[in-house]
Amino acid sequence: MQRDIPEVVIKRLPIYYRSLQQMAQMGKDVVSSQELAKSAGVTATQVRRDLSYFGEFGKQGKGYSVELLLSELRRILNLDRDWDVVLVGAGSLGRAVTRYPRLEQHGFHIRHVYDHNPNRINTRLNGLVVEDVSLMSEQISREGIRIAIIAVPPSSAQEVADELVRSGIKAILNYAPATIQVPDDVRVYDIDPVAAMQSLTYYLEPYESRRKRKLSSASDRIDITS
Amino acid sequence: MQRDIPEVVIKRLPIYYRSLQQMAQMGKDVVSSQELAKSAGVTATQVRRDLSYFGEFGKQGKGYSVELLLSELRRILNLDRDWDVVLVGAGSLGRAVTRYPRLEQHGFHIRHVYDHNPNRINTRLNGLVVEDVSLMSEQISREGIRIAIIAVPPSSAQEVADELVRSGIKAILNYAPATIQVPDDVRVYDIDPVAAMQSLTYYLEPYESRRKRKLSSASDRIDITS
DNA sequence: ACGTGTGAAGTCTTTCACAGCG
DNA sequence: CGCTGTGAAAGACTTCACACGT
Repeated sequence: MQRDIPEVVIKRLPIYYRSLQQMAQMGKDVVSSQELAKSAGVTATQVRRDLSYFGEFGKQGKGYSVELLLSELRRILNLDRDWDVVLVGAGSLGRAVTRYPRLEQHGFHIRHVYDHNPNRINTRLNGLVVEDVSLMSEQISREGIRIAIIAVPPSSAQEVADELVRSGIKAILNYAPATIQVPDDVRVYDIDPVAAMQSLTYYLEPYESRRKRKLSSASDRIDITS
Repeated sequence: MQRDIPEVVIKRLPIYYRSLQQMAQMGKDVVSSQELAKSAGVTATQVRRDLSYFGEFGKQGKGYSVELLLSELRRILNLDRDWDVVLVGAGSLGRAVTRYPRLEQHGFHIRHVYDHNPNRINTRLNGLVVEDVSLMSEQISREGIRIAIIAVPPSSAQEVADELVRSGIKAILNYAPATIQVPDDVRVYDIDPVAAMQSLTYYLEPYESRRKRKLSSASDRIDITS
């Protein structure tokens, strides 16, 4: 199995997978790179190039079999199996994660929820019991869990990450608004809604003129004062 | 003001901003590109290059003033002002968004929450009343709101996006696990935790040998059965 | 004809390496 | 001296354009 596929490609594959699942559900058998591209918001060449890193899955003049491509993407992304996950942090963010059903639906099973706060420990949470974070390391090692979700305040994110890494975690979904440092063999995916918003506002004009949406020359003579 | 700064640079600026805020809170006055890079998880050259798109903010031999850089980033990212936001979808995801205090703390005010489901309309939600989505378009236009958060099922994401765009929305934070098509002058930032997880599993070995973490020669003779 | 797979070209982004300033 | 800002080089990624198979 080849290494050194661009990371940006790996991030697009789940998007293709998502589009294909939707197509399969609508009964579509075959899809062209053009159609898949439109559905995934990229170019057709990009779809073909991305897939070509892994093999030749299409039929010339025809397109790609939706079922075949789904199965290849499952294999490439290691989605043929389910995955155990631990969640660190049972605050409002962590609780929201336990209530997000799509993770379970896609084979990501939250096996433990840890917190540090005695008021939260032993409370029930969507079928799970919040456990003391002091149990975390031993349980992760024993159960061979390799994926963690961090949902703690930024001030404790690094120490949590350190302990996760020591316990054998190799992939982290980080909701803490902080950059965490990990060894090269551990992957981190950061999700920070505030940072996302702040990159969006860059593209907005700073001052809006309220109640005055487009000042086209046609409306020059119209007074639009509220 | 210049256009055509790489998008990847724009996505890093909020991360620098976040690091700098933390430094300011710890009383740090001056920071080198090296230190900021470490804190943000990038290289020092990258920090300097990114900032150089916007001006010369550093002092040679010294570094960057934390306060100055924060203020420049606020200006660049249009964070000098607060922003009004609408949230579409009052399901569990939408409710989690209203309970996430960091948006408000960073000046993003959710002014309306819309839903389509009569059972949710008029319920209270963290100080907001869920409104009928049929009111959405008129309110967004009237109030000149330009940022929306989509938290609806994927099947309705596109039609919601279309209506948001017609109403004047220019930036969308999309939590729906679906790609939405918008005109060029509208920005979309997608957040899909399942897609994030699926890109992480690519890097994990597909089969784990439970209860046997590293088979180093040193521990060959030790029985590690629980 | 149609649509894939891919060399080659083009563009974008990162990194090197160092001049220059405080 | 230390650290910024930046040309130039390198590297990564995307797009063009078309040969080829069906």
